[in-house]
Amino acid sequence: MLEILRKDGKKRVGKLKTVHGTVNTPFFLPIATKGAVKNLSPEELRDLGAEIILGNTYHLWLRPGHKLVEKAGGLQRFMNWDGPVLTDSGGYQVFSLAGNKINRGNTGKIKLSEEGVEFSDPIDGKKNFMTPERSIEIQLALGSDIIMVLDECPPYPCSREYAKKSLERTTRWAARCFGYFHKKVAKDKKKYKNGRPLLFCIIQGSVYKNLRISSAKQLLGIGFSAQGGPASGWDGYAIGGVAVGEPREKMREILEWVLPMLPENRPRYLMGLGRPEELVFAVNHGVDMFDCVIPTRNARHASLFVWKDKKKNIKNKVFYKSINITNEKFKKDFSLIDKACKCYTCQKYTRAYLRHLFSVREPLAGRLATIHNLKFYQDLMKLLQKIN
RNA sequence: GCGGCCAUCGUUCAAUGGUAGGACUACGGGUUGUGGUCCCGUUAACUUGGGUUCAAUUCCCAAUGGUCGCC
Repeated sequence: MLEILRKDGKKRVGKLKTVHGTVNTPFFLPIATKGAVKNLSPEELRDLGAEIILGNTYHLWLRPGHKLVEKAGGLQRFMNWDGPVLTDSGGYQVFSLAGNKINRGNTGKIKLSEEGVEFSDPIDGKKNFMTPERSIEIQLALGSDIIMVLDECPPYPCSREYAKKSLERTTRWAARCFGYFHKKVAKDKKKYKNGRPLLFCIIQGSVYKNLRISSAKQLLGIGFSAQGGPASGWDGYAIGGVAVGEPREKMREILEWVLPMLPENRPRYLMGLGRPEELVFAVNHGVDMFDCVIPTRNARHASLFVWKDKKKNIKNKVFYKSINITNEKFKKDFSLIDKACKCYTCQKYTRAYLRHLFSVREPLAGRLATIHNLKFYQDLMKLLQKIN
């Protein structure tokens, strides 16, 4: 349940309660695929203002294994993160390991069937079979606070026929996840006596209006028709299958089609997004949660977000720019990265020094850049949590 | 001193009697539910002087520089 504190048009500001703590919405999840945000310690993440992070079911299942993480006391204790964790179901890997253009050069093979999906481990080539039930089982073992259903994220472009077939299977998988999740949670009353994890479904349907609407309708039907248990619908609704290469205008349309259909008091999660201006747009249309590799990956590749002015006025059409710190023009630039930023990097290090670190490939480069970019995103979310 | 081998982007290594290619560097761009320090693009070279040939970076001679061996 999302506690909505204030509203401004479609925009909502509130709090989301999870087993490992309450999170202010709207929020951004830094990505810790394999149990670590690349380059950062959990303490540093906390200092940047992060309240919740994302881990990945598929990766943690393969290494070190969900049983081991469970034995360690859950992912939070294993990695020394004392806040909530959302786990992605492994559904995205159906897409990202299939050799599409977003993930170039990947030679991984997958086999999709009604039962589930077969992946080959990109490291040792071993075959692994993921099903909706297994995904839930793994996420429960990991100690996840927010569990995602296994879905298929179809590529773009995608025919209407395939998108329909795919979304319908995603719906059937969601129903299986729902049933299995509530059965397991009901069974282990002791473990969940202080609250259970949240379970989110994922709306698909590619760029087709009637398919998106039908996906949402089908999923809205599942929660309430399930038998027994404490079920009362989904704990949250995710919009998946966006930012996979479709025209930018489409993402906006999809939000406009789907968001009005969703219950007010449940969080909405736009998966995999996005650029700063996309987050602003989506929050203003009623989205509460985001995750994206952009701030962390771009940081490792020397691309930094810089506020346009000290006031950080996100109402401005262009409120930031992104700079490539390896550009020659920064060679003798002894100014700080971003005067408007209060992060550790921006307090202490010059552009010229950071450029140097990147050009000689010192690991500190990626660290300092990651600290800054994540701080930029967290500051952006803080601004979005304000209502004037 | 004598003999052999070599000389090509900034570096390193190819190929070729007719438009000289890669890797690294440099420069610029990209990255949207993360395997990856990743991906894409641009700039950039035939040591010099003769000779053979329609045409030489390529074949021949010499110079210069380098390298290996011998004295």
